[in-house]
Amino acid sequence: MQLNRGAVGGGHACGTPDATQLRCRERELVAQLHELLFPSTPPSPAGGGASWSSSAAELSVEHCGSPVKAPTLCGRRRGRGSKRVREGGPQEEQKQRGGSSAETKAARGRRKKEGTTTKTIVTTVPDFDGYQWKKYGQKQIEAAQYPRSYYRCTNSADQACPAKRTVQRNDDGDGDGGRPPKYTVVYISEHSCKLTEAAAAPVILETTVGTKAPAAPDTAAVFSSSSSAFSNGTQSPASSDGTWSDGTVSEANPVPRERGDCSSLFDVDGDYWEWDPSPTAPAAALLQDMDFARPIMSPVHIAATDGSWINDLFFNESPFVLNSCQLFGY
DNA sequence: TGAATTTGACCACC
DNA sequence: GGTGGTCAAATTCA
Repeated sequence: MQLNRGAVGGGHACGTPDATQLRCRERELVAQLHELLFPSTPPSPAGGGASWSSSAAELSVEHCGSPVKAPTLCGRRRGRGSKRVREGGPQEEQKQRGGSSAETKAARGRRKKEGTTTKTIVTTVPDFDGYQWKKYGQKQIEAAQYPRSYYRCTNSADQACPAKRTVQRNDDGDGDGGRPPKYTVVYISEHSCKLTEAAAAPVILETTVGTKAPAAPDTAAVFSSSSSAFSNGTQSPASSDGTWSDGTVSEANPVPRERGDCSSLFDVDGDYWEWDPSPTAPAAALLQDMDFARPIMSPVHIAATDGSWINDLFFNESPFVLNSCQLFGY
């Protein structure tokens, strides 16, 4: 899929009017809906968090084919980089890197995380969180089947944004057998950067929150939406393990359709947010505004963290086309 | 040619 | 000493 960021005032590039406008409107509404469902999504002091929803109207998505797919799917998978062979050996390498500097040494290695806030989520599409990230490392973690990828905010350099994240594929996410692989994403520190127009995050994108409803233990809800290339269409963090996280639901990757208990408490890093299945007034208005008679074109799905799909969402025609009313159990 | 990614080494913490 | 987080040169691609 190719995603074009619609310039503000430049109109959406969603295609032709009518159906296209509806589609754009739907994305907007989905973003607003997410805001309503996850009101406590912490906005950054500089307003970075607003990207979770407010920029939805600025979004412009061009389908790379029907249906909508995650941005990374359409981008060609890159295979950049390989370990260089240095003639001078490790010592020469360190010399060239300036590794002998005490200050430089102090800046390396494990850092204390005092005063930093962390949030942990589980998601099937770790790329879509509304921010742009630059990968700066990957590490094979002990006792983990898949390597962990390290990202920092792309504004870390020019705006000294402290936000970082690590993405690690869960061992239980097999990626086949009908279930997309899941990833544990740890967000470290809050964004202090101010998103530029060019870098403005489109819609949400992906948030997975576990539930602690006793009746449906170990479950998670996943809200995701197509958006611009947060990672500039770059490689999935899980690329090195030979997998591709896209949240795609297909015939080979079907979504079970049994109904589950969607009323639950959402858990983000131990903090549970209550989700009242009976919509609030704004939510009700939003729901009324949305045309749920038709499938929406944004990926919204609910999954269980134990690997099973517990929701009752229908991907009516194809991946990322679902009947959104089922999100609310109506 | 610049940007993004890879990847082994380095370093701090436990 | 083991492990995880970071650095930065090398590599690749648009």
